[in-house]
Amino acid sequence: MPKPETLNFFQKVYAVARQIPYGKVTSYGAIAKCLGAPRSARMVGYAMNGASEMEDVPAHRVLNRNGLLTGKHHFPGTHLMQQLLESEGHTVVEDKLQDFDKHFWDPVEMIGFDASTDQ
DNA sequence: CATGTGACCGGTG
DNA sequence: ACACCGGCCACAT
Repeated sequence: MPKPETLNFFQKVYAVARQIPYGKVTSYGAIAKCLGAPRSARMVGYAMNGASEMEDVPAHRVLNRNGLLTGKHHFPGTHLMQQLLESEGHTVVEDKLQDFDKHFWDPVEMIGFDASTDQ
């Protein structure tokens, strides 16, 4: 089992992802930035690896900065992730979300503080 | 303990 | 526009 601090990091990721409202999407970088680790977007994705089994965490609403469904391979089924997004009123073409920036949801705005110390 | 891998991001050429 | 590179943190072997 992971260390407590590690769980804390993961929990932070899950906590933010859980806040993603229906019909909205965000990126790994945005979440990472919100956690205070703007360069650790990879970890966010890694955390999402376990999140795919967590119904509390809508991992299908988390895409990369290009709006690509990079993590669809980790979802059960073939195009489940895409179908889920389309089901929420989005449009996905070739594993890419259309109007990504339009439906983009910034966690920082909800948290109300940018933990990014990257100056 | 060291090395490799990973659902990534941003900058530079 | 595309390709390459460095950085970041945690986990697996």
